[in-house]
Amino acid sequence: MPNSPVKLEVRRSACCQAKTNCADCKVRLLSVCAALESDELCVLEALAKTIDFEPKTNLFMQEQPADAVYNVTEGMVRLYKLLPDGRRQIVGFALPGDFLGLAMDDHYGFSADAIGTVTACRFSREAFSNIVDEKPHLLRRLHEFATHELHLAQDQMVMLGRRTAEEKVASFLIGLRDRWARISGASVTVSLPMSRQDIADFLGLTIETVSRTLSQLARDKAILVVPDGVRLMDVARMEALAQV
Amino acid sequence: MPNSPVKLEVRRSACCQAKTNCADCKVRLLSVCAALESDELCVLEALAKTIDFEPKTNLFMQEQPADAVYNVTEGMVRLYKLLPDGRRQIVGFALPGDFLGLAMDDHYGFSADAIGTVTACRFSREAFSNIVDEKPHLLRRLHEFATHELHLAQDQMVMLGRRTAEEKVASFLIGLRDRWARISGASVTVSLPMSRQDIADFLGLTIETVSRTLSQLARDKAILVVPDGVRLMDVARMEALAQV
DNA sequence: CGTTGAGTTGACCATCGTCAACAGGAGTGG
DNA sequence: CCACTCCTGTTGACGATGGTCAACTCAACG
Repeated sequence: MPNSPVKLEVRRSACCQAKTNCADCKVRLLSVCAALESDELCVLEALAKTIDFEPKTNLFMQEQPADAVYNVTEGMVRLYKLLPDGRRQIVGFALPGDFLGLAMDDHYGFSADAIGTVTACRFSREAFSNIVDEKPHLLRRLHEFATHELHLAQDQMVMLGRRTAEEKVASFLIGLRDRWARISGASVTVSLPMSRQDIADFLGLTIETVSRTLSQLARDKAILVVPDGVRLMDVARMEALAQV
Repeated sequence: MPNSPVKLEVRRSACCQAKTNCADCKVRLLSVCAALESDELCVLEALAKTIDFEPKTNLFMQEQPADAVYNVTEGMVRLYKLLPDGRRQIVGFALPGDFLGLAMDDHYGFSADAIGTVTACRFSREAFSNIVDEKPHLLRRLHEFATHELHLAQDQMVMLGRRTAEEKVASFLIGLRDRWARISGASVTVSLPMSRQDIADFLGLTIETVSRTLSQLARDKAILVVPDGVRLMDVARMEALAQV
């Protein structure tokens, strides 16, 4: 069941490196940085470089030496692993506040692409590692994040292994709604900046099945497909299908 | 010098809390405890209780208050999540050296059952948490473990989402062979103490498909099904199917 | 306007699930 | 020792879910 091989545009981002201002950071309290006092924040701030990534550009590739970690502040990043024959599994979507650099040792364990325009704080791995050694509470925060990721990963296993296409799609939409809620407040409209192919590769389905399932849910008046997203019409029905 | 495996197999009855002797622990260097110096080990040793679990007994249940963490020293534990309607997804098998207590906050994120007889070191969560607060390098070690778990979880997502039944089974066998190798040395015979149902629930398949796939691999002379395990006959073929 | 790429829909099909029968081993009791 | 049940695992027949292939629409863009 080979999936359409992913063609990887290796566009270099126009690395605009602005002065970072953590105090004004919109996602600070959601991110790993929440562990830090304001004086410590200055230390981190000195190490951070704010980088904008253009849509469809690559942050890093699986198997590359992991020389940097990132804290996403704006936009959405797809994280994925490729099989030798081109089949792709998206292991997660990173949203503002998410930290990239947990599931890696010397080399990145997955690839990461900006979906739309993405802004992220970049830290050299070495510098970040040093500061973590000096601040146990930052390490603790990092560990909390890793633990949370592990939770999500295990929920995703249940999703991939034991749920039907309809349940997968509903669960995906509800899950994304809840994650957006933490960032920009509750809403019945779920923004879907990623392509159908991305959704399919996240849910272990094909693009056709995702499309058909969304159409069916729309026909059943459970959702309304709108440009770049869906509006949840029958929230109870969708939550029942998603039943975590 | 570190590895003088003690051959004394002492079978204790269920819930018999014996004196723990970390210095002799067969899996110490594989486990989180490897982070500790011998004097620190004594502190941990005082907190640990060695517990034996009879086959098919439960270590803890999903949603229960997480009042203890465990370090498996012998046997195999299945970790699983249940959906309300009874569908089950096994999120992992814990082997000697594995630590249970990463993917949890106040409540366990999954259930855990002993498959055969299991021996584990039990720590009260509070006491363990306190010692972690005092020993940053133990926290680091814990974080390394979490990171490793996350890696495995992401590989499992690729497995569940993008591999065929044959690839899943081959990958499972090769993966288990490699994990056993760390513990008891390399071998072409892979011990399978878990049931077919467990394998199915780990791979997102049914018991029938697992059975059929094993039979087919045996017919192809890639494996030989033996009591409580399989012998890998065509290792190259199996590794090709498993292609990580 | 033609081209391209994303998304939708339909027809068909294969992989894997469902249902059912059967085999073999362990335990029990006569 | 056999008869019986129970349990796990295997195998076969059949079917459904979701994949494959292809045609089509539509918007963006030259």
